[in-house]
Amino acid sequence: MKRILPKRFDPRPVEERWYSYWEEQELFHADVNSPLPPYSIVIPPPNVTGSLHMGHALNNTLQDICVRYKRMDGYNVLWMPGTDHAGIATQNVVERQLAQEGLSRQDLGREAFLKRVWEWKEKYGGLIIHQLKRLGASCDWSRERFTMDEGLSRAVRVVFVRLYQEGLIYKGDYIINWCPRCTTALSDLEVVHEEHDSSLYYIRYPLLDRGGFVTVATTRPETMLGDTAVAVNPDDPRFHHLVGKQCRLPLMNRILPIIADSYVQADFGTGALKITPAHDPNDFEIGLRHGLEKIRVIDDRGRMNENAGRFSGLDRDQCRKEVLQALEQEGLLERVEPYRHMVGHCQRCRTVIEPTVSKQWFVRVKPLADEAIRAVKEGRTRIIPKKWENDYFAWMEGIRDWCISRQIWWGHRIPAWYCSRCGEMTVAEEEPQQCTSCGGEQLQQESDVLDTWFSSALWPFSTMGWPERTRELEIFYPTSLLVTGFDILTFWVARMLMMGLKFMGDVPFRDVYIHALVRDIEGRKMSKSLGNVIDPLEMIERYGADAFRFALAAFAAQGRDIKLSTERIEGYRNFMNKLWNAARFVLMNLDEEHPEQDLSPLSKRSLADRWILSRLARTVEAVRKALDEYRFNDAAGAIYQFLWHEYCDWYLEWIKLDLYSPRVPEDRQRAQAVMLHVLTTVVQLLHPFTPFITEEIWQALPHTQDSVMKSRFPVPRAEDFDPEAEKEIRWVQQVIVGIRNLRAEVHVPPSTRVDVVVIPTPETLELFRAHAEVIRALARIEELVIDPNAPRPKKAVYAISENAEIHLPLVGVVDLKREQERLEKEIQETQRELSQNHRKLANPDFVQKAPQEIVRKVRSRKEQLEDRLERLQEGLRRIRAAMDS
RNA sequence: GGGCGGAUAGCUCAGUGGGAAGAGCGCUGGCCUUACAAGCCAGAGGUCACAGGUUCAAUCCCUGUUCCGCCUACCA
Repeated sequence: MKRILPKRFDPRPVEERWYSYWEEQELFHADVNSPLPPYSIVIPPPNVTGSLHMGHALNNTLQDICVRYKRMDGYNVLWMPGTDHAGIATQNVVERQLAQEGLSRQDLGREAFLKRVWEWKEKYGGLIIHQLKRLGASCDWSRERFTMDEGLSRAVRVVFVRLYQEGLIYKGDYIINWCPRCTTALSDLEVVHEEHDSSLYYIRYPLLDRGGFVTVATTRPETMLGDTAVAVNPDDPRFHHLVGKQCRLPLMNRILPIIADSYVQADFGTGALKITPAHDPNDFEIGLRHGLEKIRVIDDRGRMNENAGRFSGLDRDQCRKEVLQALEQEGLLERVEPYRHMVGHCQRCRTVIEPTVSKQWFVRVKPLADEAIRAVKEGRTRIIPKKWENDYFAWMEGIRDWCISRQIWWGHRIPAWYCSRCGEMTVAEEEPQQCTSCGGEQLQQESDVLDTWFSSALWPFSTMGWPERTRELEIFYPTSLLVTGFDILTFWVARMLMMGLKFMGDVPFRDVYIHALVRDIEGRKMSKSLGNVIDPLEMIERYGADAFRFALAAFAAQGRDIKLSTERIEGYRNFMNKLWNAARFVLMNLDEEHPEQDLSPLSKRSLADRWILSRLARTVEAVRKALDEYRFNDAAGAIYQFLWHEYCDWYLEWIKLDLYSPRVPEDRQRAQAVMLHVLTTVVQLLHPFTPFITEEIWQALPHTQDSVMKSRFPVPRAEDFDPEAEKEIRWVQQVIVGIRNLRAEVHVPPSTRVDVVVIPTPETLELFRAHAEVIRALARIEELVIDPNAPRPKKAVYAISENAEIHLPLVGVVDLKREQERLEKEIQETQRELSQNHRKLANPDFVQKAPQEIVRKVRSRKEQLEDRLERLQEGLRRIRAAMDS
């Protein structure tokens, strides 16, 4: 049954139809009983709160390309999908919702609040999954996971308990990053630094027992209320006499020791540093070294607490103002300098971070990190592009303990229970019945939950059923590939490596492909506040998922960010339409009885067939190679170039002769078979990039498999490579372009047939004769004279092309002046290149030292140019003669 | 402060183990040439950031400079 396609490709209905078809046929499903070799990817789980942004779109398009490629290439593919509970982000969303009802989470209480979050998750949490489907992602949805699922939660507890028992998790008082808005601790990675214009304040601390001051410089005067020392560098002679002495803390009247610590930079500020161990990470360290008291003056909400004396109750910003005012009044504010520096902010809510001492849980990362470093060094996991390995090593080598406790409610609650009788702590996978030290039965669970990344770190094996020993783990772990952005290389990738090695005894993935960031056209990060976000769903609506995906792949060059604009997506929409119309053409030119798919024997192929099949084989080879190396843009580019500029622009035009007016019926059948074979192959090549349109075309074409997904990814056939055919066709193409060029020069429209006289050299005579017909057709020639002895037409435009003179005689008036200028220009260019070649060949060093092959090339080029020059000059002479007459 | 990356056509970007510079978009001219005007044909446009060096030969390798990004850091 022959189907005629509409002139334009309409993506919407096609996308819906085929996605549900694939799902119904369970084509995304990975079968643990398959005999095929496994290939697996776990999705970087998007936040449940999230909706699809460009980063997701790129990330998942690339994964889908890999996964669809491998599936067609004969692998048993598992693409494991799921979402992340995103502790702080999700809690914030629901809290905002509550706030509109005038409620806080404390009003509800922990249990009711969590119920609320779950409700929210059920209702809105699936959004991004639907969006991924719109994009065409071929995840195994039957295996979808959520980090708070019962199974995954159990994995979290098992890991926690084991790490605790091995002493790799501990609890203690340390300085951490505190967000006073989210009221929780944050890991170092969740703090983003931004440059601020602020001031450096010079404050006098009066010396005890003698007159004078020691002046310290600070950017945060409000923290002075918690100062417990002043420090100077031990090698700073200016302060030798003060070390060991004391000073008085203004406003608080506390006596502070003056200590010596080499951390202090003598050349910064005054060389004297105020020490606030409870509110500065460095001061904290110094405090430990010197046994200083840690006085917290700022509470969980960023207000001054009871230790702040008369400032207690003030907000920390307000406090700063009042402290400065008070100092001024006492004459202790020496001066204020403008100062620009980096200030830490909460990644989630942008609030300025308050470093604070508090009781938190930590992972002792060093021993885990050492293993993870080794795995990459030994190549058990490859990071691609390789340059990211440096970032990875740098971060892993300087790694600090990981603060994993969060003072929020939404997340995996830390499996530790405190006995109300003896106060001892019991850590266990399941809630204990009684205290392990005193047997008491009044137990209270730790209220903190774990950092979301703690559960994400287990994702490659927790999703596959760990700690059970499942078939999935056996087959699909380690996974083959992880695709992610560099922004979470340290957050997530490094941690998965550590946990995978620790608990599975092997790396979680063989390859890590790090892709670029998607930016706007000016190279800025897309952000809501800048208003420069391009919504992927909108792009899919407007241009279709295929065009959008292809655009992303085409721009995904390694090592460079993607600057995306809608115009560029539009360009690839046009490409989709080109493919569509090629298919339309093929279908229109097939007979009811469709031709043998099995191509005719090599001996029966026409030159054009040999050429297109050779080009196709090269394209297949290039695409496979590029995909194997994660060079998505090269793969996309190779297909684009081949389909549009070789298959459509040349081959289809070429075979119109055979299709419309075959000399023998076999010519038509042969052309049909080849054009169909090539199109089918391109559709298969393209399927991983543009799944919808290729399925639609596949179904319209004669096909044996009931989905293009089930067909075998093309393999280049050795017998198709045909350099001779490529060379010969290249020659014909250049002749045709030469003639078209002349036509364009004198503005002959395509509809007008012209006569052409070719005067070939002896070498090219036969070639011209062999291809006369196609030259006539593609250059739109009425009469083509090929004769070495033909008289040169009187009034004609003229070109030298591929060892022949080509004359295009004109009936009307030729603009001789213009012709003269054109030839003169061409002569000039030829001379310039020729003299370059002369220079090279005149240089004995070149002839001696350059490889013979190069020298030969230059020589033959020189001869060619000389011949060309001669003929051009001859042409010019004739023009001049004609002008004179 | 340290580290990394970039600088190639008007724009966005490929590219090369050193041996006549590429694409897409845009632009110019001509076309409804029976698959496609989301198209066809042809064309213009580049001291490959700057200065040195290595080489017979440098856009490519080396050194330095300038500009632009990003990451990172405990100078308060």
